[in-house]
Parts: sequence; C-alpha cells; structure tokens
Amino acid sequence: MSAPVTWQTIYDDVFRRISERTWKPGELIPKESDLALELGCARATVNRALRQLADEGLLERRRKGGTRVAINPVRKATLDIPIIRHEIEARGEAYTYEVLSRSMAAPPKRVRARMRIGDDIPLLQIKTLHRSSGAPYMFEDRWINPASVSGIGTVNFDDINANEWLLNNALYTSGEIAFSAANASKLEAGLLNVTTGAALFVINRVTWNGPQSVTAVRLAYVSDYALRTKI
Amino acid sequence: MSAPVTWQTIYDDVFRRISERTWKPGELIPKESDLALELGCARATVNRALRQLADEGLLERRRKGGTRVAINPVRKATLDIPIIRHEIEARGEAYTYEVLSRSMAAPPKRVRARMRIGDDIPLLQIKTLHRSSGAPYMFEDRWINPASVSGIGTVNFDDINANEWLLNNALYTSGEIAFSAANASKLEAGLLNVTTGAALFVINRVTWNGPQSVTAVRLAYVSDYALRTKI
DNA sequence: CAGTGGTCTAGACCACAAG
DNA sequence: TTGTGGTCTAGACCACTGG
Repeated sequence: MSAPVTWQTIYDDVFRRISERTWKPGELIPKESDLALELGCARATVNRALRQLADEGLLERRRKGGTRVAINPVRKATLDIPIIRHEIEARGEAYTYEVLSRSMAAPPKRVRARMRIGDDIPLLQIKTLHRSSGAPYMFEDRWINPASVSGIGTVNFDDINANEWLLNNALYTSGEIAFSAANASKLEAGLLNVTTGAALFVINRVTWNGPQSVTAVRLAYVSDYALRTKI
Repeated sequence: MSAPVTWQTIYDDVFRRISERTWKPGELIPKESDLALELGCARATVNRALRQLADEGLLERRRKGGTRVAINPVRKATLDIPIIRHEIEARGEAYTYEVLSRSMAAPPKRVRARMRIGDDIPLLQIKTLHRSSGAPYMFEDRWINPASVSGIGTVNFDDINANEWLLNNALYTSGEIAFSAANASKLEAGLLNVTTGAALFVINRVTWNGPQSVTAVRLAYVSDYALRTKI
C-alpha cells in the first residue's frame, strides 16, 4: 500500500525536487491539475502545498503564468516581535523596569516625520529602563499618540509597562520595523552600564491603526544582545 | 444584496472584533462551525481565515480546546533574507565585490561549535568585501562545509558571489539567524572605511541540509545600515 | 469519550494575465 | 481569448486533547 498523500508530503516532495535541482530556479513546474493527477489527490491539496512554498519564497505563482521555482529561492524568516518580559523570564532571570520619565512634549522632527504627525501636536513621551535580574538590559524611548489611544492619560505604568499595555489595549493594523546598530551615547552608556561608544543593537518601530499612528519607539539593547530566529 | 463572503472578509471581521476588544485577549471565540453558520459560508472558508490569523500570532488554536485570542497578540514580522546584490541595485547603486581571501582552513572553536563539526575537518573560508557604487558596504566572513556542497572546489567566485552560488546550488532545509551589534575591529574598520569602534550591524547565519551543516557566515554592515520590514 | 480543529475530496466558478 | 491559479462549497473522516 502507498503512504497517504497529505499537503505536507506534497510540500516535502516539491521541496526535494527543487533542492535536488530536478526543477531549477526560474523553471516552470507542472500545473496544479497535472500534479494532482500524478500524485493521485485533489487539486486543492496540491494548492495548499504550493501556496505554502510560495509564502516561504521558494515558488512564484501567477494566474495563467503558472508556477515557477523562484530565481533566487530566498527563504523568509519570521521574527516574533519580542516581548521583553517574556524574553527575560524565559532565561530564568527576573524582569523589572523603571519609568524614567513621562511627559507630554512636542516630538523632534525625526519622530514627527516617522509618525506623519503635524508640527504642534504634543505626544506622550515615556522613557523606560528594563532590567534583567537587576542588570540594565534595554533602554526604551517611546512616543505615543494620545489621539489613537483612548484612556492613555490615566494609565499608571507602574504595574504594566507601556509596550504590554499597548499590545493589550491598542492593537495596530500595520507597522514598520528597522533593525540597526548604534554607538552608545554618554546618556545611554550610563543607563545601560556600558562604555560610551559601545555598540548597541537598536530596534525602531512605528505602528499604525488605519491612517493614524499609534506609537513610535526606539529600543537600545545592551551590547551582548542578539535577536535570534530559525528559518 | 450582501457583499460576498471570502476568507479575507472573515479575516478582516475577526481582526476588527479583536481590535475593538469585542473578543479580549485570552478569550474563547466561537467555533468554526458556529462562525460559518453566522456568516453564511462553509466551514473551510472560516478555517482559512482563522488559520491565517493564527499563523500571524493573533489567535491560538487547539483541537478540542477551541480558538482563543492570543494572550499577547504579538504580530510576527517576516523578513526576507536579503540578497545583497538586490539590496544595493534596488537603490540604484552599482554592486561590486572583491574576494579578499579563499582557503581551506581549520575553523576556530566558535565556528566549529555552531556548525557542529569535528575538530580536524577543514572548511573552505572565503572573505568578501561588498561595495555599493564603490563604497564599502558589508564585510562577509564565510565558512563552507565541502562535504555538503559538491563542486564547491572548482567554483570561481569571480563571476558570482558565494551567497548567490550557494542559494542556487545548495538549498538548505533549516538554519539559524542572529542579529546583533558589534564595534568595528581595526581590520573591519579599515575594510569598511569607518572609524575603529564604530557600531556595525551584524548578521550571523548558519544553514543546514538535513543533519549536515552547509555554511556559517558573519555579515558586518557599515554603520548606517538598517534592516527594515513591515508588519 | 466526545468535541474541536485539521485536512481531503470532487466539483464549481471566478480573477487575472499571457499571448 | 483562454489557461492557470485563487477560492468557495458541502460533506466526510481523522487527530488531538480536554474533561
């Protein structure tokens, strides 16, 4: 008897044919109905497998144009957007944080541009230092658009940090993330307990709820931090 | 007449209910068959929408346990693993590179551990400097396992860089990526034309073909580089 | 054990784009 | 115009897991 045909077995089979270069980059592969016939299953099952491979970047599909092996079969990595408390507690360390400052202020030009916000609209700025078992871990500089987040004025961030409060209370519809590196300023060095100029891993994130920006945040991690993922 | 029900409309509808906190984090949402009845469509269509939301991290699903809004509705970011030539050419710059060195060598302990390779197995080491319109852009230090890549010995990397050659000739089945920041060593600073100690954005990647490691590579980008993605 | 999601099927119609 | 992938349906059986 033959093994059952599931979309996973088809996925593996097609992956192998690409991997072994039976189907080379740029090459057209058989259409769904042919594969279904060859494998003895429904077309929907083939579709499920090929769609998965296309989502992952190994195939390129077009109506009428057929399905091709991607010219550069680039894999796509999925990154969980880290929740700092989980990150730290997952390593068995204790998570604490301090709100260093909190005030309404006019954001600098750079932040206004990234949030696409008018000149004279004040935002809530919150600076937070996050610690892992007492040791400085990450410095967060966040701007929040009060117009997008009802109730933000009355929130006390002593019990829950701004990131998690926003996650639970102001889901966004889209956003942008940028990863980069920066030398620690004198201020950052002092807060994070590293030498001035040390290389910090930086995440900049802006999120939107429809047309309205919700928050812009810059996270600066201590020098030995690494963001990891599997592909 | 009512609008047609597609999995996308269901996706949007459920997203809105989560966003507006009709269904709160941790809460159980109706089962697929109920939603299908309510929306007047097939269960498979509901399944398609909910699976998408679960893949993106907004829902958690379990057989028998039902579907819940994720406690921390963390969005997952997908990033394309950048192909440096495309990155540079997409900005209208000219891509060039130089192979600085190429030799069989015993890798240092750190690399051996990451590739899970024995003590005395020599690997091919290739160091490459990538340029954008002439300006140094990224320094690549790569180790390749010849046992995993047939034909690597005869390849001339003057016409195609190692990364793209491997993508086209040695697809991997799994891998790990780590993003971090590092201060430029004197050597790196010289190559990348930055000051010693400048913060570099670093990507470390190891890839596997089944049980066998294929390549381990460290990419150090010039200081103003940022890896961007949308969520 | 029983309820829920996971998946397969056979057929159908539609949307898009290549020629 | 017409071929290909995209999607929906109604029904079925299965796999996992909570109670």
